[in-house]
Amino acid sequence: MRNEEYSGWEDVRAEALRRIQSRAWAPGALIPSEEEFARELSCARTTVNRALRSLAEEGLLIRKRRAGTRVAELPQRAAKLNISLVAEEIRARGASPSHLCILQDSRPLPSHIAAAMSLPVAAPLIYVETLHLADARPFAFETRFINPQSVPAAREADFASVSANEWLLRHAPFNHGTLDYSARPAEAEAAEALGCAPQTPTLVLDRVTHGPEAAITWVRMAYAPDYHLTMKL
Amino acid sequence: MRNEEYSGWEDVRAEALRRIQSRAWAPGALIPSEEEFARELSCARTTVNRALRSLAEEGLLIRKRRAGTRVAELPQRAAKLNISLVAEEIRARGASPSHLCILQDSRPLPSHIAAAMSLPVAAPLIYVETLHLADARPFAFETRFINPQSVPAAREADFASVSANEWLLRHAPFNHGTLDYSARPAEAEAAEALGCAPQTPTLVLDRVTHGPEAAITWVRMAYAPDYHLTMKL
DNA sequence: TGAATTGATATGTATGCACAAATAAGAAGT
DNA sequence: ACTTCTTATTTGTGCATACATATCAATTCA
Repeated sequence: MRNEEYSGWEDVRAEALRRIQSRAWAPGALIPSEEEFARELSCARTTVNRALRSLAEEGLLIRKRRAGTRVAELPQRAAKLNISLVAEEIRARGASPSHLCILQDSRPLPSHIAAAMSLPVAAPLIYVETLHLADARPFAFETRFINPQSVPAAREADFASVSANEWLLRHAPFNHGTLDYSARPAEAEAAEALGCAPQTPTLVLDRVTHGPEAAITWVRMAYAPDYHLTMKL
Repeated sequence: MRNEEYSGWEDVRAEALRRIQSRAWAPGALIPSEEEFARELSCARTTVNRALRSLAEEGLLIRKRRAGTRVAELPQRAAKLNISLVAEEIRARGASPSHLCILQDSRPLPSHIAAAMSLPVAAPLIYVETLHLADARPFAFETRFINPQSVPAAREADFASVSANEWLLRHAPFNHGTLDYSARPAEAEAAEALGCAPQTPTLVLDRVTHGPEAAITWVRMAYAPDYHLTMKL
């Protein structure tokens, strides 16, 4: 360990970050090559590589073979959104989660949802309505279609004890999916469940998740009017 | 290269992912140690480490020293949200971005915003109202406070040509910040700018960004009623 | 019995080396 | 001028090795 200060890749990363934020390395400018920087900090090139790769993954650096590494002109940092489980989200807010399975049956798919799921309208899907509560206060009203072709076991599932949300994550983890947030006036059913006036603006999340072959589920979460979706940047 | 199939860490990663998704490695179960797995695939432990680390970063694996690596019980994948620049967002939707700087002055900070920015109410901040357009149609109405303490150059800036959004990203990149989405009835001014009826539900984003010392800016974006925030999962 | 120590084990990381891959820039040929 | 080929440079990755670090588990000691 020749240099006490830059022994690990996280130290190298921190030093590079310092130079970026202090503008010692200007936006758009070429920074020293891995080899040079390694020599300067008396560490191995591998270590520098690890550090710079980490910064590149966060969008602060742009790296190209032969062309070198540049500081991103418009450092855009991505916010991470992790809301796969409503119950977790409620717990994270310091409240105690619970849910009521209001209704569970089987019905044909409305055409606009069929399109979102890339499924034919023909076969009926499992339909579930759930009210999520935080400390016994309405938190979100969930309407969901489940494709039994993708998850046969869902026919026999009982979503009163375990929410459909969690049940599906455990039994049919998805490969990919899409999220869609919008602001919409509360529909009659949702308004009643959430205890607010109809037409009250609510934040609505539509989520479709897909398994290896076909869509697993479509879900719409209508959040209570005071809901805020917050993220760190 | 003894084994054609598992030469690189991405191949190792793919194989591990296959075993997770096929449930050959059950949720919650311990998977082989790096050494074992490396032996099985005839590659170096470093390579396996790289692959498994990548899966762990995505939340599919839980790794602990001495305790080994387990498949996450509830594989939760995070959606990435990248909306630092309105203009980019509009372009990504296939439209042509433009903006109108409606008003630019200096005024005292409302107390609830002061709280969000962790600033005293006393000193007046720069205030800017902007309408963002996509193909000449209203896209979002922006109200913004800028802290001249953090960005002195903002006093002389002209936000008619370059939007405050982009100007700030170029001149005062932030260290961290918070995002807050909610659904709110359109306020009179926003409704007029967006060309919709007052009280129409709109998706509203409140964003605070901080520099190394103090807050840089607070901005509220009220999106047009047909706006959808979409992400991949 | 219970707390502290010790050892074993899996992951985390640093290093030197080699080679692969991408590509910018220059050289050569038309 | 224009295309094609070559070369050099930079990042990307693999491997063997060594040691660091966290932590589970057994053992020792009070």
